[in-house]
Amino acid sequence: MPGIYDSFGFLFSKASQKIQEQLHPVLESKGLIPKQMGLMFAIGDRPGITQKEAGLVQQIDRTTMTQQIDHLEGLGMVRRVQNPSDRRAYGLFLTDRGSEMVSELWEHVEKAHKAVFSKLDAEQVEALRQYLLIIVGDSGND
Amino acid sequence: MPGIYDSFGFLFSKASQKIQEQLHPVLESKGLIPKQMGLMFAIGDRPGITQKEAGLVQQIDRTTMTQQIDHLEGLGMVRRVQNPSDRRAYGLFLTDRGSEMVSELWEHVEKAHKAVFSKLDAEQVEALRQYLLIIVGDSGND
DNA sequence: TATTGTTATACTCTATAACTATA
DNA sequence: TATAGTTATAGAGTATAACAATA
Repeated sequence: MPGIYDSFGFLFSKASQKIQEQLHPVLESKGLIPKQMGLMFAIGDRPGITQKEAGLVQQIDRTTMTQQIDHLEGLGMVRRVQNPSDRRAYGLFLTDRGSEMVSELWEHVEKAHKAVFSKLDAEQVEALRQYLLIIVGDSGND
Repeated sequence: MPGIYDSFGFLFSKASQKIQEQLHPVLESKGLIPKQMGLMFAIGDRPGITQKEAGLVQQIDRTTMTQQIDHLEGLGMVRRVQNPSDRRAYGLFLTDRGSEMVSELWEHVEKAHKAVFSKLDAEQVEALRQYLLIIVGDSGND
C-alpha cells in the first residue's frame, strides 16, 4: 500500500511551501503575498499583459485580480494603461519602482532555491526544472 | 532576467494544482477536500497517530485539525481512540470504511499521476519523486 | 507550568452576482 | 449579445484566544 509520501500532490504542495517559507520574511516586509510577487513576475515577462491574461497564467479570478492589481498599484509597483484598441481592457506595466522590486525579489527567489535545493546538484535542479516545465506546460497555457 | 517559469515556487504550485484538478471530481463526490484525503493517507501510514503529529506532517493547525477530524469522523472514515498513556491525546485510526476509501482514493491518485505525467517516462517520474523526497525530507519531518 | 484538544470568534482569501463600459 | 473590468457581498478555509482536562 502506498504512503502519503507517494502522493505527488502532497510532495508538490510541500515543496511549494518550503519555497514560500524561505520567502515569507522578505515578502512580508514588502507588503506582498506570493501571488502578488508572481503577478509582478508575469507583468515583467509580458509588459502590457491584460488582467484577464495575467489571471490565466496563475488561475486568478478576475475579481480577485482587480483586488490584487489595486494593491500593487497602491504600492506604486504597477500601472494600468488603457488599451487603445480595446478600451475595455487594461494593459499592465511595472513602474520603475516595480522593476527594481522585481530584480530584488528575483535575488531572494534564487537564494530560496539554493536553500531548498541544497542537497541537489546543479544538474539535478535543471532536470527537475525540465520535468516541471513539461508537467505544467512551458507555453504558459493550461 | 528570469521569468515566472523560472520560479520553482510557481512551478511546484502549478504542478500541485494539476494533480488536484484531476482529483477534484472524485473528492467532491466523496465530500472530501485534498487536505482530508492527505490526513486519511497519513493515518493509514501511521495508525494511532495523534492529531498533533498528523498536523506536523501537513502543517495543519490544531484547531483546524479538530475540524477536519470531526468531518472525517462524521463521514465514518476515522475513529478517535483515547491514548491510555496520555489521556490528553487521541490516537487516530481508519475505520473499515475508511480503509476501503483509502484504497479507492489511491487508485484515483495513481490515475491522476499517469495523466499529469503522461509526457514523462517511468524513469523520469521516479527521478522526480526522488528529488522531491530529498527536498521535502523523506523523514516526514520539516 | 506546559501540553492536547475543543469551542467560539475573527480574519484572510477568494468567488458570486449585479453592474458599467466597451466590443 | 458577449467581454473586460469593477463593486458589494457572501462564502470557504484558517487562525486567535480562552477554556477544560491531563501531564
